[in-house]
Amino acid sequence: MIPSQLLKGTLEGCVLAVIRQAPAYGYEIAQKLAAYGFGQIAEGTIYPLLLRLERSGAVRPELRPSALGPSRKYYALTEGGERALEEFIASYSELGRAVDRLLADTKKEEQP
Amino acid sequence: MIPSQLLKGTLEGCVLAVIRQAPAYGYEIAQKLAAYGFGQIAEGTIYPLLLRLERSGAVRPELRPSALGPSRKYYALTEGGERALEEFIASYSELGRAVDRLLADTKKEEQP
DNA sequence: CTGACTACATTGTATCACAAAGTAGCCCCC
DNA sequence: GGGGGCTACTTTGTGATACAATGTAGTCAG
Repeated sequence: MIPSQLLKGTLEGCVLAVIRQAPAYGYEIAQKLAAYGFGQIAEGTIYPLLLRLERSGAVRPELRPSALGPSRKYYALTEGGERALEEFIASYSELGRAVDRLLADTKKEEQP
Repeated sequence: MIPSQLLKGTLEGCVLAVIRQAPAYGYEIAQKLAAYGFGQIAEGTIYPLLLRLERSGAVRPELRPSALGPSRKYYALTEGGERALEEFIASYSELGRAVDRLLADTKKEEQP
């Protein structure tokens, strides 16, 4: 299990990445994230996040009726969303490199 | 610059890692993190974090006078802190693998 | 017509990074 | 000897965000 604090900030970029693969709706995004190994993301997390992305102009919603169940709200990435995704990837790898350097030094001290 | 939301949760584990290398005090930890590429961590971040770790039993404080400036509060890792660090490393790499899988799939769609 | 599954929305809560302000010791330099 | 600068810790308040809980509503199987 990944603690929720570690997901903070990461989740937003990952949702953008999923949407970039193909326009998707909330319920579907949560399932895809679970399949990628993020664990079961709560609905109370995914829908407010999508509304924030919509309000910030990173995604554009489009309602489509569903054959089974209620209508789905598909989200597509905008140009602003593309930029936000690129920035997320850059920040995340910068952080990853810093953590890797730190942990490499931390392990070395074990076996002198 | 790494956005502060991405640091959430990560910072706690990284502070444990720094302390594991050698007992350290707040001001020193912030400087080491900056050297590793985390950016300048605010004092309003580092000291409350250390107090939380102290209260949770992950670190043990020890006051030592300083030759230049006020006394320093050195923190050493406890057994509980070692376990917390191991759990952080496991969670962080689990998250990293999930993000890597997702981003790998996301890029592939670009060049069919 | 009851239950199960899909699908979206809203409200409230806990956690955490950070800014800001305060306190205090030591040093250098004019 | 007093002001400026650096070290060092503490406290208070704020904003962002993951999540639990709850509610609404559509479809379909039995």
